[in-house]
Amino acid sequence: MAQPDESPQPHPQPHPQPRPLRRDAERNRQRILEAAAEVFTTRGLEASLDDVARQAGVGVGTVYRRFPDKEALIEALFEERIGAMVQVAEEALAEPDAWTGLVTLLERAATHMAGDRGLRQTTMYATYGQDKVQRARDRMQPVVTAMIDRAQREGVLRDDIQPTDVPFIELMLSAAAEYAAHVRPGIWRRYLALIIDGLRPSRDGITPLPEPALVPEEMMEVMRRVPRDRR
Amino acid sequence: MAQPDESPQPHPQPHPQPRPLRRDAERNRQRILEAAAEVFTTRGLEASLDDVARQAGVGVGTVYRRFPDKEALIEALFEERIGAMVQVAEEALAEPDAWTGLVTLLERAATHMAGDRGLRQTTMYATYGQDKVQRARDRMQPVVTAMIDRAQREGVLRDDIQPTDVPFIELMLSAAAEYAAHVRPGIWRRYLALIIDGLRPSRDGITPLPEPALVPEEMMEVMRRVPRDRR
DNA sequence: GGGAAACGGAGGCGCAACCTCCGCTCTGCT
DNA sequence: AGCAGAGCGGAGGTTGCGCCTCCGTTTCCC
Repeated sequence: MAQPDESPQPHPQPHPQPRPLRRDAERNRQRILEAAAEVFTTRGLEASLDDVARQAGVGVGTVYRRFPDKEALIEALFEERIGAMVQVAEEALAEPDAWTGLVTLLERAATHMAGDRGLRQTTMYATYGQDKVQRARDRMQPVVTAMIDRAQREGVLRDDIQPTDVPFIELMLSAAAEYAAHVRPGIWRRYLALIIDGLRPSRDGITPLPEPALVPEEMMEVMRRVPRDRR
Repeated sequence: MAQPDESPQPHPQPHPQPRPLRRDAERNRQRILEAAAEVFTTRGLEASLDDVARQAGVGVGTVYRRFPDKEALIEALFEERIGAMVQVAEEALAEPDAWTGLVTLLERAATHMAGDRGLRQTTMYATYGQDKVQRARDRMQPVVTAMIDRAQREGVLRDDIQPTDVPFIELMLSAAAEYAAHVRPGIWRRYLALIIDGLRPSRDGITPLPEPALVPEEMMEVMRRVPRDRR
């Protein structure tokens, strides 16, 4: 019996293995990704693909030949970055000291978010790439919960903090970062320090948190809403 | 000599005293203002005047007959509310206890801002009504500065807080409020409480604020920038 | 009753984003 | 070297939206 099928495509696959691009096409694809990174990071997802094309030095047609639509390009770009956020959380959990781990998590997550308007939009609002973002959140949540539990068990974090407080803190810091981006992009560190001091466990003069945290289902509901633009 | 001029308009005035409107016109003017309040408060300044007209139950033409353009309507609406913010600050300064006064200021300002998307946009970004907003800020600033100085002199507020921190705190709380508006509009109180605990004067374990506050000139510069829409 | 004031909303204008199309260019295989 | 066809650019079609105007009709008030 001769091997019946040694051709490069034994079975029709779900992703039919795209044949390699011609060299110029591949070069342009890279340029487009770099340009999109630049544009979406600094100006947010509401930037147009015409902007991306201009930044890349190619025609719009070339962008659309490579990425069927805007969403595909955005997913290609941010998948990796969202993964990086999850990794940050996992590394923070590996930190032996609970308090240090938590602070590291908040600080490093904010570092990613503060400089990247597109990432803020993809993670905080379910506008593009819902599936992948959702999967990332599903991996994130237990890690954050574990971090908080551990810190509270060790008595270094106030008792009334909940996992859903973390995205809110990141949101607030992002808002500050975005607001001052063109004057003092690092200002969020100031407010992170303030918040961190507020996270310390109870002592004299502490204000009990007057409003319960969102439960995870509420958090889902919040994120489902679109902000004001796109889709 | 008969009095040369007893007519209702002795001199051409800067505001030439608009003659009273016909009854139906006045009624519609009120409806428009109410509708605009509703629409701009909940959906923000990017709502269209067509939306306002629909909400008011009048034609767009009627809106434009009464208010020369969108900016005029917005100014008419928010002048009073911006004034209310200044008044909040002044009342807080009148409070005998420095710490209570500061907390009251933060809490009441956030109460105004959190429920009012249009007010957030007018105060935080110089998109509409720049003059009036600027004047309000000029009145606000010394009051806030006085509040902070007093609290620090009395030793109830950490030393490294600056006047420009107040708008940033309000911005962050507003971001949280807007984000969760449709699920838990009051969630900002939770994060205000957290921040307030972080404002307490130094003690063990406090993180020195790692980044200096913006100086007032930087704050001006920040507010001059437009966010992403309108103008 | 009549003249002025006010009304409504269709539609002009301008803009901006997404995406398509087609005549030309470039690559890489033979 | 030549050629088939993959790839390219970017003008422009399409859509959608917001601001604002215009004018035939309605309402008010004297």
